Amino acid sequence: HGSFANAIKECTVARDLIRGRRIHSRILESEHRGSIFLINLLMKMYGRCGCIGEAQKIFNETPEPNRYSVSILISAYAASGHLLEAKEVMESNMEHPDVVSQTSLLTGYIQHGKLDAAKALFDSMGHRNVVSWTAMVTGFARHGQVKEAKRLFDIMPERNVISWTAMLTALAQNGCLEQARELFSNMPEKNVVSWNAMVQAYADAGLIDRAREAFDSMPVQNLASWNVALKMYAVNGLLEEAEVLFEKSPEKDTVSWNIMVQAYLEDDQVDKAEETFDRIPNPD
RNA sequence: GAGCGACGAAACUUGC
Repeated sequence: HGSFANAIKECTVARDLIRGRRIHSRILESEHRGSIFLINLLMKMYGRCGCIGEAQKIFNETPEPNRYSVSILISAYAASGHLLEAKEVMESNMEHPDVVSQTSLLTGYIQHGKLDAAKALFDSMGHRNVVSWTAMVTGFARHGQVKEAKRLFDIMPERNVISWTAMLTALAQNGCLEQARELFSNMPEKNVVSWNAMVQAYADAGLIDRAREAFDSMPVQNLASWNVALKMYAVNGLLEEAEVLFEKSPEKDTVSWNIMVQAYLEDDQVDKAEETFDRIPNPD
């Protein structure tokens, strides 16, 4: 049972639909076929792989869905932009929607350009938590309303490192680099994502030296950190520096490879681009 | 009767 669960989770992360389906059939042949826990994981997996119809089908065929089942379905619809369906699932299955489901829908609205709907939902929510507040901060920022984002950030009852990083990005992406820098230095807690966001902010502003300085002083780096630096070098005419960084980077993902191939192409080095493309390892 | 309980929502990087 536990190994089925882990296997499905892996497929969800990797968006491996083929393997996911295989595991699904093996579950159906096993004694665990009725486990609502596994059913929920399968719904999540299908949703993440873009097969919302499958998720809905499993949901329909489940005799006793629980609150997670409903929530997962809402999330799948919302994340894929099926906002009416998400709302409909929520309204027809929940008398009093929980904060997680509402926040899924809220995020769906934001990611698909419906800021007004997001605001209305946020205002109507009986309970909000740090996640819903942070989602709304991001929502205003993505729609260019950085002042409103800041206003919300300042009045939210509780902030965590994700909220702080969201606000940092909100400022940076709306041309307030100095405020972003100040916020960064005042953050009570930073993680690798916060650092990446700060490096990215400098990179976007064309402040290569500042970005490099921040990059070099990061306590911990991850793949995204390296990719931010790669891209920065590539778009600022420093392809050689990108090359050096790329060759010495401990690991590479699809994003890293894409950045390099694209960088060569935009520099009219078609041969190098092809060569790099051919070096991309096959996924297992 | 109460509490807890694996599975659901928010922040950073390429392209779409």
